[in-house]
Amino acid sequence: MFSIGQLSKTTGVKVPTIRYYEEIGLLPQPGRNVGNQRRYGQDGMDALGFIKHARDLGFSLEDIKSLMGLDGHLGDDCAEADRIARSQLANVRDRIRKLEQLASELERISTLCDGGNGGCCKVLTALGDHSQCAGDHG
Amino acid sequence: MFSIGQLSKTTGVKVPTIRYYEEIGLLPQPGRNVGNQRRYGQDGMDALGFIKHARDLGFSLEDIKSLMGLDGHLGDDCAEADRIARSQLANVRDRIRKLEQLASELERISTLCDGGNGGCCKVLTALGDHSQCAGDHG
DNA sequence: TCTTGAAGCTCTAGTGACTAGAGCAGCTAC
DNA sequence: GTAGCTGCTCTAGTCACTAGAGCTTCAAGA
Repeated sequence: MFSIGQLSKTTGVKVPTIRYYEEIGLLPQPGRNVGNQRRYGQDGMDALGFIKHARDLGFSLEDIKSLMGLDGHLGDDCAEADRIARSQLANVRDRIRKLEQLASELERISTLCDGGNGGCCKVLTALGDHSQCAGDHG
Repeated sequence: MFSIGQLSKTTGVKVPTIRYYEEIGLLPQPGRNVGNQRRYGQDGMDALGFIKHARDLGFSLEDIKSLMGLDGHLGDDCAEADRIARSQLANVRDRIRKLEQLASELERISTLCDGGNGGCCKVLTALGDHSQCAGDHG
């Protein structure tokens, strides 16, 4: 049996966050001891580990809810889990593409100024004027 | 003189968002006509264009507030504007690096499943177990 | 047994950057 | 005049937490 603090330390998820996950129905309500403190078993630990890992991979809590719902009848809805994972991958790839455009734009803007104070400020001008941009960010 | 709707159409910023920017003091309060409707001049249009472009480039409203404050004494604080732009660039590069790790991890997970329903579901298993991961995402 | 301090509890409210909706008033074109 | 679009203010909701108040419980040491 683990306390919420032990769970937190082991998984790296903060205590208020664990309580929040419980509140929104993502984590099942654990049992309580006589003093009304939460006591978790290995299943609680595993569930939180799953959530943590999926969050680190960028899945939304909504996605994770679907994935965990599926977990009850594993293998059955493998197609659905796969679909969610693939859509998340597409999502990540899209974000990378957009961020790369941003980076090159910011790079261009940054090179306009040498950081001196000689009244150069093309940085601000460039920020104000999209028409100077090469790409189609945003 | 532009109405809020015209401003919105021209800049691509939604009407409630424009009002929100005004509320938090990012956009100066425009004049009103007799019917209490907002009326903007070219300066309002330019300011909103600046905000839109900077938002598209991923700057926070807090950053934009600093940049616009600087705009009053342009050239003077070029170093500060440059600093903010460069820090934003570093930020974006860092996000790209992290997302690339995520993508490769998701790719690995996705290949575990062919999308069939033959009880394979290694996708869910992989999501639950960080130790299977190659990289150090998150 | 008592005390101390860490850890736990519930509840409310705040974050950033909007978004949605209610219930009105004004504006424009026919 | 009237229809319907646009505008107004205000409140509340979104996501994924985070912070704080004010209390109780637990574990370890004296």
